[in-house]
Amino acid sequence: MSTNNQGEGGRRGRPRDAALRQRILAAAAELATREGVDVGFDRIARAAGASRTTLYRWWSSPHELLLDALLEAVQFSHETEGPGAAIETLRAQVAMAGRVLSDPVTGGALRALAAGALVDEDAQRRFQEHWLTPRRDAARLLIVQGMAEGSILKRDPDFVVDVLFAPIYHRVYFTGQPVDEELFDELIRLIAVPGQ
Amino acid sequence: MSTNNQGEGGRRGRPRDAALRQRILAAAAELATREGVDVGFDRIARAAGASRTTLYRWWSSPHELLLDALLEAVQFSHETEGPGAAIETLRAQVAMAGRVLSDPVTGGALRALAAGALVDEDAQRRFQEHWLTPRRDAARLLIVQGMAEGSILKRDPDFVVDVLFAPIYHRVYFTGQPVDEELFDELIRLIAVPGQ
Amino acid sequence: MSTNNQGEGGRRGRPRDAALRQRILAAAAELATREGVDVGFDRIARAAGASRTTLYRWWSSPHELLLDALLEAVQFSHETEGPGAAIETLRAQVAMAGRVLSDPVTGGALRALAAGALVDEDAQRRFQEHWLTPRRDAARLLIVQGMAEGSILKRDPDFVVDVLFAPIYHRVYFTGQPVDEELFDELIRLIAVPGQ
Amino acid sequence: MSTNNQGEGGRRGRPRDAALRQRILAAAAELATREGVDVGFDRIARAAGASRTTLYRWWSSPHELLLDALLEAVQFSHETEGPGAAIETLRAQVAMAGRVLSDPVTGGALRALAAGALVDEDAQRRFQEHWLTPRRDAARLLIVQGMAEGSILKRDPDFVVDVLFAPIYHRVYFTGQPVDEELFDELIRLIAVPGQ
DNA sequence: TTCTAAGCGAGACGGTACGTCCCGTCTTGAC
DNA sequence: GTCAAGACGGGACGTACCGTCTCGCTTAGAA
Repeated sequence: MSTNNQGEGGRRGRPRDAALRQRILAAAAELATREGVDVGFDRIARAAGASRTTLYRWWSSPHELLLDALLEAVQFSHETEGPGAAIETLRAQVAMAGRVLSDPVTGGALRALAAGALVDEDAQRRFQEHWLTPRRDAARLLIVQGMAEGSILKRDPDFVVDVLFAPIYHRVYFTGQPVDEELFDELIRLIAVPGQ
Repeated sequence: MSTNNQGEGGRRGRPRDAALRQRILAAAAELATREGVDVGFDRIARAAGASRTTLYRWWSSPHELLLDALLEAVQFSHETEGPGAAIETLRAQVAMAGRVLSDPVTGGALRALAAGALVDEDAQRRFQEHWLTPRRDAARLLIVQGMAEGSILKRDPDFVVDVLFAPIYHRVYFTGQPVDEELFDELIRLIAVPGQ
Repeated sequence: MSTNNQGEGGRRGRPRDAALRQRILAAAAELATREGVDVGFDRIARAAGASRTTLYRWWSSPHELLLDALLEAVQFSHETEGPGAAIETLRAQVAMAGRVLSDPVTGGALRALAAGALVDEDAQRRFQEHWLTPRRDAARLLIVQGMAEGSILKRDPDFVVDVLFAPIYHRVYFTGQPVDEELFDELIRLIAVPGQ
Repeated sequence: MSTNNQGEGGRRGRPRDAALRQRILAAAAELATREGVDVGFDRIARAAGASRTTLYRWWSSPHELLLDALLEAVQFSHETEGPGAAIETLRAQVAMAGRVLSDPVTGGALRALAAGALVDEDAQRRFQEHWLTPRRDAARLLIVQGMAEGSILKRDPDFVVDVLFAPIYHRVYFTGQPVDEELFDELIRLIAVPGQ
């Protein structure tokens, strides 16, 4: 991960080129979407007009780079307090997941990240830590809240998270079935307490 | 896919070496599990004591080879008639999926196949056609039957298939959570008509 | 060194491309002369229209390659019997050394080989073994013979070899002074028994 | 070459760090001897505890730096007047050359300088101008003097210089033969008028 | 038997990407 | 003005696979 140690005060050497960093992240996401999932430093560097050496200086693998790119692109809001009831905010999260996975820009990067996670153990750990876990945690909070409110079936919260999100990943990554509002509705309906 | 054109009768030249084919399939599955997902013809050939040329003659990519290896390893039974009710047979199918995904031998190959599907479009098509679709079809049949019997909630059958199987793939491929009998029970319970 | 194991009988795989080998050797010598001493596999491969991989298959360093190229270019004759007296044949050898060192084709390769020998210990050993020693041995033979005949001063033969050849290398490699017939005459005159 | 523009008086900015310069020169010579001939600014800087920028400020190549280092290390005495006859002083010069070339400290640097001269034209010019020519001039003076005295054979003085020094370089750089008092004696004996 | 088609191993070849190392230039802050 | 720190582009390195190709040997049914 690109450790951004420019924090406090006057660093000594030549300062890092921020614009270049942006160009690299953008090029990586763009390539993952357009050219396909198998992105290497070589092509990213060429596309960004940067030197391969520079990429190696800041990231130890294309997977790390793509993760950075994705995280900056989505600007995940950790707010879990929606205006309405817990189950409504939860539906919004589910829908957001579907949209990010389907989006031409973020979707390509995410698919590459998932493929990397399947291939490499470190990549899987990174993918979990920086992408999956934060989102699962946010969802779990709402689920527990919904259970307390009586609007969500009382099950293992982690299991409920799986039921809500796994089908979305599955459709986008493997079956190619539609990911639309109807799906989100059905998912929520499945874990909601009936007759509410 | 290994076009097995030995069908009818006396072909002219030297007959294909069946034992060799088995060694290759076994080596491929074994490598995918032990060495990791990124298997190439080179290493498979070396591990099987075969020549790279021979692999290229019969398969056009490691993905195809692995698919062959997997399909022969699992011997999928297309029987949908179980001894009991539809929902019981369905649970057996869900459990079987979980076991195949977790099994050290078949699990490795499957993970490699999934990774390939994420990377390459052709691979995704193959993976669907030969692995996912047959299993989804079998499950859908039982689901429709269960709905008619009144034991399964009336929803879009394809949606129910996703709910039952996607969490399993998700746990094995991404989150690493346990895939056990309890999970299978919860999955079935979620789509079963309550108070049955 | 390119081990040419095509000797006896029917080898199994695809046979080595002899023409390609020649193109590579020629390109290497040509580059060493024209572009300068610092030749790498990269540029040789490009110049020869070959793949870098192929060069690595046959030689483990540009130094080895250049040595091969040189040895095939000069076709050193190990004959020490000249038509005339020993000292005459010796003079011919001295002159030949001067010509090979000054020649635009062989000279470039030799300069590169010498530079390599100065930098790397293995290269120095190779350079001695395949270039210097054979030529020194041939000269020493004549020198001993000349001493017996009474035409050459009685000194340590190795010392005489140095005196005859070192000035030539020195002029070509370091001082840039002329290497001509006059020099050869003076060298021979210096080690000849006077009044002969 | 390190342009030493500290000559007269009050320069404006921070004065050059003389101790640092010494550390750099020492580190360069030491590295050339210990690590091998292929020395770059990078390693020299690290070894001297200096910044690469500083090296680039004062020298335009490692070759120049090494030349500086060598010239300061040997403190060549341009005195040609020895206590005895010309030929004795000449022998002392020959012996000195042998010692400098064999010395672990100066020898490494010299070998690197020679290698550089073989590779690069500018380096060769520098090597001649600052190393070879001054020494050759001093020797030539003595040789001419010796010829007038009748103690040295009447030949082209430059040729005699070659005969005296080239074998030494040749042995150290290429053949690895011993460079000892016996060799010096033989060299002098060869160009001396016999029966003196 | 001989002929001929196919299977198979061995290995050459061009090509692409990899991760590393060093180079030379540059931009900054501190002294 | 000197120096250290460090970013950056660039080039070559040696390695690992990839996909294609040209061979020779083997196996078997067909002529």
